[in-house]
Amino acid sequence: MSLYEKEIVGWFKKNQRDLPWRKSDAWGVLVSEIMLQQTPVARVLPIYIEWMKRWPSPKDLAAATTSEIITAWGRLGYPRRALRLHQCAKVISEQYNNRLPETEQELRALPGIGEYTAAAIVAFAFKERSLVLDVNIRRLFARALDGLEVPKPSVTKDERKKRAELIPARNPHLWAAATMELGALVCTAQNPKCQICPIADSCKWRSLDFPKTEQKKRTQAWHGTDRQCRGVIVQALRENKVLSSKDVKKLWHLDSQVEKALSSLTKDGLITSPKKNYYSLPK
DNA sequence: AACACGGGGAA
DNA sequence: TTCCCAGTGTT
Repeated sequence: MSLYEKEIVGWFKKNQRDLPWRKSDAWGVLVSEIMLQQTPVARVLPIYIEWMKRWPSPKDLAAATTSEIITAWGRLGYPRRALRLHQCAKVISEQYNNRLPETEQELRALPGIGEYTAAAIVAFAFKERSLVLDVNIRRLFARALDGLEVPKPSVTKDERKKRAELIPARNPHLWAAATMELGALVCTAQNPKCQICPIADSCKWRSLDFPKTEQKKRTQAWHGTDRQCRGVIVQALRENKVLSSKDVKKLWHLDSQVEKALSSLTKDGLITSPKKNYYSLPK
């Protein structure tokens, strides 16, 4: 019996959220994972529902235009993820007969699928053993096992080894889902709910009286950033089929930053210039 | 290892 | 205002 398995999986079976991607097919799991990269569940939910209704399989999404996809993505943020999901759909429909590959190695080779997402798909879509380490799981074990408020900035070799040892032989996918859910709902970044935590009694961080970790983070500013500028332009193009260079510059106070954003958005494939000094979402 | 990449809601 | 969020790809 894996350490904590009974407590955490037991807790999960009683307290898990009813989320649509938990009863979808493998493609639905992949779509949800891409959307959930850096975007909270509450904001993904409505977009995900509509997305899967409109494009139920990789083949369906592959047939959509880039413009349709960026528009449907709405304000989930990081719209390059939408492009990668589109590319993913094309590869899966053309090279994998519209079915997801089932190995981490093949999944990792798909656009937008990194270490975390490949492991998550193996666990959640195929119910196989994999090492799922997202921010919630990493925080949960940093606290419970290491007595640290927050995990290291990036995953270490030692962390992979130690966390892999915890995965139970039986129902490893439940372990992944349960630890993630516990981290997301109970062992939260701020104000963890230790009163209802199934492993509070053995939590090292709690036994040490919650020592703070020195965080030398410098919050990335948002107002006035290149990202905000890009976001304003893409949103305007969702609402207007075409914009002139002059129109785009009305959206932002600094022309030089608009130039830079138009250049980077074009390079990313998020926008295109159908003719000189005009911009639109790509076909 | 560091950086770029969106956006909204909660504290 | 500050912090957070089911990370990935590039340099």
